[in-house]
Amino acid sequence: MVYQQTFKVAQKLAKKEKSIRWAALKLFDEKGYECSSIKEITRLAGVAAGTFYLYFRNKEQLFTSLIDEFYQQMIEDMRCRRKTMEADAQKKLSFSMQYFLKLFSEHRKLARLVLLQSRQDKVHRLVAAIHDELTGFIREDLEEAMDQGLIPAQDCRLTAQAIAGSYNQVILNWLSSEVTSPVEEVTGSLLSFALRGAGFKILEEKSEEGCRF
Amino acid sequence: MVYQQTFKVAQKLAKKEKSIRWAALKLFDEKGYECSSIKEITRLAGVAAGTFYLYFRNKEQLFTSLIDEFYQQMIEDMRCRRKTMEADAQKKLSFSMQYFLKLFSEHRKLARLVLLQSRQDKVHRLVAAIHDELTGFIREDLEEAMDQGLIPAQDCRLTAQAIAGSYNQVILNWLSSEVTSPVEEVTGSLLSFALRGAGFKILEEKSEEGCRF
Amino acid sequence: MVYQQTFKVAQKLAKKEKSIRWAALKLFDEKGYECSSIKEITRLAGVAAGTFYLYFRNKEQLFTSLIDEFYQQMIEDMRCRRKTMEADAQKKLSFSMQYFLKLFSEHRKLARLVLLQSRQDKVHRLVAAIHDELTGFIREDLEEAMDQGLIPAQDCRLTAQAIAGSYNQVILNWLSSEVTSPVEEVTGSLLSFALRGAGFKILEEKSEEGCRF
Amino acid sequence: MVYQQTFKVAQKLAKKEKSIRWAALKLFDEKGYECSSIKEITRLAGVAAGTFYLYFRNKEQLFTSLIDEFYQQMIEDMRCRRKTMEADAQKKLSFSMQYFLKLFSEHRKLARLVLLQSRQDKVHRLVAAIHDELTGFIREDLEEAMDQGLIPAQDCRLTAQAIAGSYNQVILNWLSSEVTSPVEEVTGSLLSFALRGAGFKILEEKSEEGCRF
DNA sequence: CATGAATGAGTATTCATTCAT
DNA sequence: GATGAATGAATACTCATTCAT
Repeated sequence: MVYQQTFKVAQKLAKKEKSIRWAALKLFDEKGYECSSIKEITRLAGVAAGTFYLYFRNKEQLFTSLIDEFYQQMIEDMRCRRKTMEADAQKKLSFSMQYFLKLFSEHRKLARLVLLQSRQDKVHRLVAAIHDELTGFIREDLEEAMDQGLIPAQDCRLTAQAIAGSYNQVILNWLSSEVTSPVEEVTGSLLSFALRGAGFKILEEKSEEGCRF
Repeated sequence: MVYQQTFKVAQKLAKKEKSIRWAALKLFDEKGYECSSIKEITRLAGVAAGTFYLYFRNKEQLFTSLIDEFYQQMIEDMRCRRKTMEADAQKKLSFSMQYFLKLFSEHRKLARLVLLQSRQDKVHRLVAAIHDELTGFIREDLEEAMDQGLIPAQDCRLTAQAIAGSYNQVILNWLSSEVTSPVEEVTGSLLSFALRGAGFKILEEKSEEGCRF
Repeated sequence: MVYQQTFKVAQKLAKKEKSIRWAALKLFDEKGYECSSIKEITRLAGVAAGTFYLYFRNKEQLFTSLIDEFYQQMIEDMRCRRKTMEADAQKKLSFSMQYFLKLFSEHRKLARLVLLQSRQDKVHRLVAAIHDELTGFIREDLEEAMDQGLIPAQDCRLTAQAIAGSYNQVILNWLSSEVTSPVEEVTGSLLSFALRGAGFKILEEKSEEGCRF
Repeated sequence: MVYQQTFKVAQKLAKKEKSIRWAALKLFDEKGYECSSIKEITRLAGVAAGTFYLYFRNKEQLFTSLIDEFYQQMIEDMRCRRKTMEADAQKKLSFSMQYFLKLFSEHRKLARLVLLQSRQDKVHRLVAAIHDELTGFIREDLEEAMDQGLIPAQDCRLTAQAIAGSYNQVILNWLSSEVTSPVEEVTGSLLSFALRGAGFKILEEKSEEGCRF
């Protein structure tokens, strides 16, 4: 009985925190970090203003927490998969990018949050770090490919940035457009663009394989 | 004696407005639009708070004015040059992108302002319009190239977004890095990436010609 | 434990709202609506500036609320009494005017507020509506009296305005004078003036009956 | 020549001051004293903001000056006429009231200004004094009439207030109504109301004579 | 745990007034 | 005299955060 009670309480707790996260995500996405107030978030979450501070230290930490929940584990997951992957650089790159696309399309609001959040808000550092991390993956693959002579000599850091930028831009537009065309339509073209841009020789642009999550 | 707005006076006024613009640009760049207050801007500019409203209707109009000063004329200039240009699509594309890079590198803060501005701030519409306009140029060139068989069949809107995205990202990183390496270093690689990505066959990556402003 | 709004808490809240109302009434009365600032009101009420907005939407709504509290219910009450009254026009008129006087003398500040409020302030519409309503009552009685041949043919709208004007003026002066002579002294004379002015034949000016509230 | 120049200058001066007075009167009438800004007044007057302070010490003095220009001389004029008048109390009262009506109808804006201006604005003292003065005239006549047995014993101060109040109210409504019916229509009824109210026995309500200004 | 009333520093903006030209 | 740019205190209102209940 004691156990049950504890469990119930824990559930209720989790529920309250979750509803705050949900409300915050919705508002951050709609109005941006700076323009969303705690009061509005808590009202939308159906809790009192004071309750917020039981779960989060302040607005900034809530944002951090939102991003972390999604990204940190994603990055971890990705790092893991990549490590255990036996594939050439091109395949790895393709995998990473398709993995992103998949995730983003499944977490539209969070994705938009990261992609859109101004690097000028008080909160920008975290977002910047994530962008760097992801760009880092791409860069690693590019360097490997370059070492193997698969792509011409180039500044891989720059190319990685270019690829990341093109991804962000296209995905953002896709996420923001009301008409939600299937991701797959986008995936192929974007991948081709990135690989060609990096200098890979693409014989057949079939990229169905390697896309299993 | 009737008040005669002498040259001297006019100059003083212009100087004052300029100092406000300068202060605003600096703060917007450092802290973002939403987080910069009129008081701080005017303090940095060395004028009283009320003085601000002699030169600008409100904060939003100041932002608009800052952007317009730079972008509107740039777009106009660009549209003009492109019209009078006798060149194939690839050359035109190269020209446009190099033109951007040049301009951006000469107006670092303004460039950062446009590239970084959150699409969630109250002010985002203007910035979005500019992005669209610029992406439009790229798309036109791509479509022309596609019609001429220079690049494979593709969704030019998407490719244009990808190119714009890669540009923004790279330039932003370059603008934000303390070590200001010469633009030229960046130009070549980035251009190659974009052209290759779009599917152009690049025989020799020399792009010195056509880069005269 | 869930926050239980106890009776004690509710009482405290009510007290706080009341102290704001009291302070506002005092200041509006002394300096007028436009010249009373929220800061001053809250300082006088002994609460923080922000607290004001927990109880009122803004300054205008506070004013409206102050007036409404008093007038709306008064007008309603009056309409009700008059409806259930079996009396000739003169009695009804007498009753209405004495009723006013009684109320005004019991709510000096509120009465002054309504009588003095500039018709040019942003807030004048409400006050104007009340004046119209009250004048309307008088007019109805006059028209009834005219139909019954109790008073000579005349423009009842104009006479009603004249009566209302004389009332407002006299009451205002009485309210504003430091020496608070008993209302009754005023009542009789004023009523006689109005009735005679309208053309009633007054045999005996006794008006004791019908003055029970 | 010197004289002429001085004259011209004086004229120009007068013109500038006059245009400020005109603009102020218009704005005070439309938006009230508190809500009219110096800037707006000067803009409407077609002069610079600083110019205002060459002619008036501040906003308050401008108001005072506007009122004075009209009222003080009016009161003086009236006092004069009444002194040299050989007539009974009723005639004098009739004369005074018709005189007012005439003046008011010829200076609608100024009249509205005095009648409407809140006694709560910073400027109320002056207006109050004027009201008192005018009420004083009525009171004098009433006391004379009472002494002569023309009207029953009564509190003449109170009756004077009532009469003044009825006048103000009716005139204000007349001034404010868009449809400007002739004053004469109002004059007769209002006068009858006042005289009857005071207790005069009116045999014939003809009041044409004695209305020469 | 949960509440929501209370706070007061902060925001953009206005305005009467001054003063160098 | 006349100008209008400059000022800075004042305004209504917002908001993250605290704390007694």
